[in-house]
Amino acid sequence: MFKPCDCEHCDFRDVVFSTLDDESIRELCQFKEEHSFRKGEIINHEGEKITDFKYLKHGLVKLFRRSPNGDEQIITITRPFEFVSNMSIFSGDRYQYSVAALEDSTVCSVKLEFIKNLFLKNGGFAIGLLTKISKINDKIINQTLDIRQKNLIGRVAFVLLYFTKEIFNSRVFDLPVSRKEIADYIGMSTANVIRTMSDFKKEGIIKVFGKTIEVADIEKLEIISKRG
Amino acid sequence: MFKPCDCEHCDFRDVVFSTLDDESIRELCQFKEEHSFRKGEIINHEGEKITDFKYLKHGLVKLFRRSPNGDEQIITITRPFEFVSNMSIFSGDRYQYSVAALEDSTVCSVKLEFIKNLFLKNGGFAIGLLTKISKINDKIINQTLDIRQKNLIGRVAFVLLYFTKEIFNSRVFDLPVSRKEIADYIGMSTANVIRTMSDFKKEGIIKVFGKTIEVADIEKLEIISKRG
DNA sequence: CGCGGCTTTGATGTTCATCAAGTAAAGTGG
DNA sequence: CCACTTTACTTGATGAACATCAAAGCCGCG
Repeated sequence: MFKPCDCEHCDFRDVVFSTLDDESIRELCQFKEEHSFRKGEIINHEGEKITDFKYLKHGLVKLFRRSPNGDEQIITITRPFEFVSNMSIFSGDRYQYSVAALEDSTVCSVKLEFIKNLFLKNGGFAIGLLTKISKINDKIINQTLDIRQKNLIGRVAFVLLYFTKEIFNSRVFDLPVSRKEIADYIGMSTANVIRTMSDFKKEGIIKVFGKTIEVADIEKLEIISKRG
Repeated sequence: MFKPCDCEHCDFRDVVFSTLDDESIRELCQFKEEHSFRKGEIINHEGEKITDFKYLKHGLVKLFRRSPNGDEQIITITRPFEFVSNMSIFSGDRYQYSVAALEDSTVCSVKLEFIKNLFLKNGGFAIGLLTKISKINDKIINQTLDIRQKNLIGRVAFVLLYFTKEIFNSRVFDLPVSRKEIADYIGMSTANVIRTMSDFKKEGIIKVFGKTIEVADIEKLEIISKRG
């Protein structure tokens, strides 16, 4: 699973490693591993011991946990650069949440110890990483609160807009999740998610071809999401 | 609003400043200010510019935001040492959330620049603070997900248990929030929060004397909260 | 080609918000 | 300190929103 050392030109360098000089980057490169995950595979498992600092280089993942009742709750769905490892890496020694690949993904991982040593040597790096993690957390909390305050159709509209604008940046896309996963994301029943999407389809707001979705009337979707 | 310099023996020192030597602590002490807030006063206001790193030394606060529709959403209610400033201080230059005192509270504040300089000088401090912030965020996210997955009576039971166990550590306490605030916290209507509490009262699970609550049957409350 | 999982739709009942109207409590100004 | 005003609390009745259940269609995969 190793790859030639190309960290110096990695896109991720600008995201959290911008304060590292070339020497540190080369050192990082020796310690890092790159792993590929197929769609559906688990990247981190809730409860497992944390040994590495991981970041998504390519792909799409969902962050989720199992609720006390055993059903899945999706915390967020995210692309590279928005997602730095699993937040819980600094709060305890075990993962609080699971991460799974929704599309084929590649993940870079570095021993957590190495990152902590960088902290000691390079305060600028520490500030950068703290900023990044804070932003991600704020985004998750805001998203959760936004969803909570909407009704069913508002929530479905929100998810469709999220895929359109944040994830795919396109009005046509292949849904990377099942209907049930959407339900787990927005805290609704699967049947009602499907029903609402059928309604949107009947009203001409979206077009559905199997897993492929086309957002036909994005303005109306925005209105529904806001008013929801 | 200044106080004599006693930072060396402050309880908070163990929480995030444990890695600072006495000299840094004395320096911190010169820069810090201590402010008192009466019950009901706003400590931080959503949207305001962030200049200070603040931590709650004494009291009880709520962290909240105004939803797009204008109604209040309470993110969490917390005591000192669990709450380090407002999380958003590192993610942007303006507060994402407001903080208000639920009881008379005292807050210490230090210029954010001073903290950032400490980061550069002291990596251990950086790790410590990052750990603390991560834990707080994880707690908030977990709490939010826990609440989401419960029904009305489960949520009310959860809040009562939260006050009993986490906030007051006592089965008898004065509710520091209005019924409406509980509703804003758990995402329910005020009328139904009141109704549910009346039901608990009728069933002998709690006793209510004005603002004072006594949890009479904590086991039953636990069961309701879990099953909810 | 048949089995199992995901999806769809309808029917039904529960849960919960909303509205309304009344009561208690807490400020407020004279 | 009392009358007045306002805000918080309470309860019931009603309807809307949503979950659940059930049955059937679809699709991929062995």
